[in-house]
Amino acid sequence: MPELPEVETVARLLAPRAIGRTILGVEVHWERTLGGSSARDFKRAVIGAKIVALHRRAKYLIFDLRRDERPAGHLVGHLRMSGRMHIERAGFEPGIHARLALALDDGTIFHFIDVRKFGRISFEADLQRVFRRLGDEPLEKSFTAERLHALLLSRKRRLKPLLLDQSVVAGLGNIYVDESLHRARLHPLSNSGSVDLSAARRLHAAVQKILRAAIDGEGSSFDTFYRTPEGKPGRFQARFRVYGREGKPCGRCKSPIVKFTVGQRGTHVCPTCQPYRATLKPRRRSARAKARRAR
DNA sequence: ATCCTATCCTGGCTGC
DNA sequence: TGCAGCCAGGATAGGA
Repeated sequence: MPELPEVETVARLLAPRAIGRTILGVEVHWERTLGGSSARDFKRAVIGAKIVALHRRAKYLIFDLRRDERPAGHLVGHLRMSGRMHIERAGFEPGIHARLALALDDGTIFHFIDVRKFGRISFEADLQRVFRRLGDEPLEKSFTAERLHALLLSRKRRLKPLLLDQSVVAGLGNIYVDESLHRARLHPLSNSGSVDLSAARRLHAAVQKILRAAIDGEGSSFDTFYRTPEGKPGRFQARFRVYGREGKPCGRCKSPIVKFTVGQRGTHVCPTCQPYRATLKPRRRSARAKARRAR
């Protein structure tokens, strides 16, 4: 599923074809793609606007628009489970899952294709409306191990649901959380409030290393959904150590990977490398326990 | 504050 | 071969 590395890949590969283009026409095949606005309003907002920048925030793609050299809002895209974006020459056949097409001024056409119809491309005059709920970007300089540690301590939640919460850390999804927790040797059910600084450092390093490697590999494609704007699968799935590897040997210790559900998400764990302890930080021994030990 | 469930969707898979 | 039923999954809303 598209997470930060996949969205980053789409942004990078789409940018050279999108930036500088003016939108000349719009075809809406599935109106709900527009996230609530009508096709009529959407067309009015974007036709004649020029795409001047394309960037990523969390799992969102943002196309900055200008009209008469003045800022004119943004197209905000989210691929959710199965969305794809392509910019192709006229004549390209986008298939039955095409949801939205934008005709560009160089004769190419931007296609949004989405089997499961959860993806969205909306027009937003103000980005704050969408972005105010988003937490830290995990690859930004300001996202340090100490910062992550503070975030973990500020909540009392299980590690995995916390890392999936976009208002805490923005951009991680099911795959990269499972891979990161495994690399950091942390159990997804561990209490976030009990993670000590050294564990937070391991997790921080794991998240950044895995995200960077996945961006290098142009994302992960383990099913038919995610493809780059060039139509190619990603390559990082070859380096999964736990995700989708139930019953197969752990990449580190060869124990069979176990799958179970956490917060309604399929969750993959090496029971040897990621032992479950409800509390990670050793509890201060009570005076009574100390006395017992001393005897 | 946190957790849990339902919702949105479809294609692919399982089992009969 | 066909068909019913279940499942995956990101984000969000609402209830416990």
